[in-house]
Amino acid sequence: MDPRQLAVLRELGDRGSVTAVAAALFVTPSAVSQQLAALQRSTPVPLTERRGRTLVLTDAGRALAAAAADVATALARAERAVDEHLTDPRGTVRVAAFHSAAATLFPRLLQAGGDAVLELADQDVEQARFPALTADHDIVIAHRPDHSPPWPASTSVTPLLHEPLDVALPVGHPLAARADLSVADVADQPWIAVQSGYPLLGSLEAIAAAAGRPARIRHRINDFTVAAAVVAAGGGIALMPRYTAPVRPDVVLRPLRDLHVARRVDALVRPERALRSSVISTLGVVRDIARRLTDAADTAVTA
Amino acid sequence: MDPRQLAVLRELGDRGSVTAVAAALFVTPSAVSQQLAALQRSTPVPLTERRGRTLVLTDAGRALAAAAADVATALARAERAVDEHLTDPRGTVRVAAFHSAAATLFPRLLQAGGDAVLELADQDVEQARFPALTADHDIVIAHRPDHSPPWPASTSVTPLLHEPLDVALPVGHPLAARADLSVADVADQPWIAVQSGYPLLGSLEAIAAAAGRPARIRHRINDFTVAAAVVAAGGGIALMPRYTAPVRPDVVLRPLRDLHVARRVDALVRPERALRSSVISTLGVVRDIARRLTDAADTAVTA
DNA sequence: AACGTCCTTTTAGTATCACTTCATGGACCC
DNA sequence: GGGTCCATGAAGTGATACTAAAAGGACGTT
Repeated sequence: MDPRQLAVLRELGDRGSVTAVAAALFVTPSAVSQQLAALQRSTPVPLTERRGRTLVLTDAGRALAAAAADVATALARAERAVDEHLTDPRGTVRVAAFHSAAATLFPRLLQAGGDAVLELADQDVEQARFPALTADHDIVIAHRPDHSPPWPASTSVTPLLHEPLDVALPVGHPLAARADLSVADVADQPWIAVQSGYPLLGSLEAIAAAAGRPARIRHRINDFTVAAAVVAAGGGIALMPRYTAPVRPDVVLRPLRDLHVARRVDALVRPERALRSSVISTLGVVRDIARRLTDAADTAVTA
Repeated sequence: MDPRQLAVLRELGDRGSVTAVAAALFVTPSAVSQQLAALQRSTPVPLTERRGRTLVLTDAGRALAAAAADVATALARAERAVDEHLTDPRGTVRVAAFHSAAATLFPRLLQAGGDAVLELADQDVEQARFPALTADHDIVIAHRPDHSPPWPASTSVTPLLHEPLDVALPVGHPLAARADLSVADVADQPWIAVQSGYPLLGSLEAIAAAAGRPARIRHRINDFTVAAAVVAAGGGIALMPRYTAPVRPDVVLRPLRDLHVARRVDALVRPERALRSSVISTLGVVRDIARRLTDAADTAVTA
């Protein structure tokens, strides 16, 4: 069953003559006649009959023409299917974020609502593997240290946070009494670092480089909540992001005075996914949440 | 939007690789790849993406594939549309009959029921125009005198009645006292005939030919009910069909002894219409009604 | 690290098919 | 009985979907 032949048949039902159909479809009457003949070849009963000098549909022809209308509408819907997928504000948006960002952003994202249906996932992976996550998630919230190689050009990047990394100390620690710290202060401290390949490691290496000697890495803990607990227990000091670190009464953050260490938190989206309006709006919500997060923290510091 | 391309896309969603799709559709992977490329050309967003060494659908591709399923079902329905039209027992059947047959058959046909939806119409036309009525009616109940040219071969003919034509006389008429009549008895009577071209005229001409002299035609009345009333009023005698003539207490029918005049009542159906099961079953009902009509009349005569 | 396998894509060539043009055959109207 | 309109057939042309063959990547193995 060829949709074009069906369309010709339907048109014949509406217009009542081969010539009129030909005019409507911008072809010659001969073409229409041949299409009808081809359609007839695949049908055991006559679909058309001559009425005077014009050609009209038989009952069977009308039955088939009615089915042809359904075919045409289904095709039209297919034509629009991609566009509707792009513009549907209630579409499903899959968001992935590394642990600490997930802990901070996901609750606020769910509260902010929006029309999109959200599928959230936490994904803590090595820095190089963040872009690959965009295969399975519409929005990937990733992080990397300042001065590390930028995300590949194949992904669309939306900056969310530019977050200083402070030194986390237990409240009783001698350095905790100071307002800020220098590289020399922390260079020889026992450190709690992250697993090899994970983003914050680069920042710690920058500190070691500035100090001129390797850092004394005691533990390797990726999860900030766990790391903070180990800091509180006196297991060492650690780098922690200023805005998204877990808040504990027995751990304080102190900025580094003489070395700029910070990380960037970005939303990675494949360019084609960024065409979906539900993705765009969700991305906007995430960006707003991040902005408020920065503002609130800066206000608190200033106050 | 080409349904074949859509089918390939859908198949890719189900099977997950170009090679599998090619195997399912009995073509080479190259053909599949080219069809997908062609479909992609008409779409602004990627429909497929490489996952490892196979090709999978993107979200947009899945959206389009879902629409493609609807297209496929619509096409399948179109494929079956004609067949369903043929086999639907509840289809509409349009029946036309000349006046006297309509008066006799239509009430019985409606009572007999059947699943078909009936559209009844009375059509009294000249003999030659009965076949043309099959253009507008599925079943045309027509009549013609014996020995008249048969119906054209393009129509399928179902004999319903072979009905003798008797002479209708008013009860007080001298000839009404006899059990049967001869041509000589009636040749010189004043006749009530039908309009020129209508079937029963041929039978009256046969009587005139047998008598060797033209009939004395006083009136020309097509409707038997009207003709019977005129006979009763003494306006003349008339030929009337034995089974379907209107019954009046003041009119009697007497057979002709020495000349066989009769008419055939047939159901005319176009061969392609005779494929519809609703038409077939209705035709069967009509034939049964006609058979019972003949049996009942013959029994009454014998008794 | 190199190789082989599997999958996809590209290129070139071929066959099919829908179209146009031109010509023919009915049907209707004066 | 021409003249007109309509539908259809034959021949030729262009687009296109296919196959075959080769090339390019990704993965697993040795």
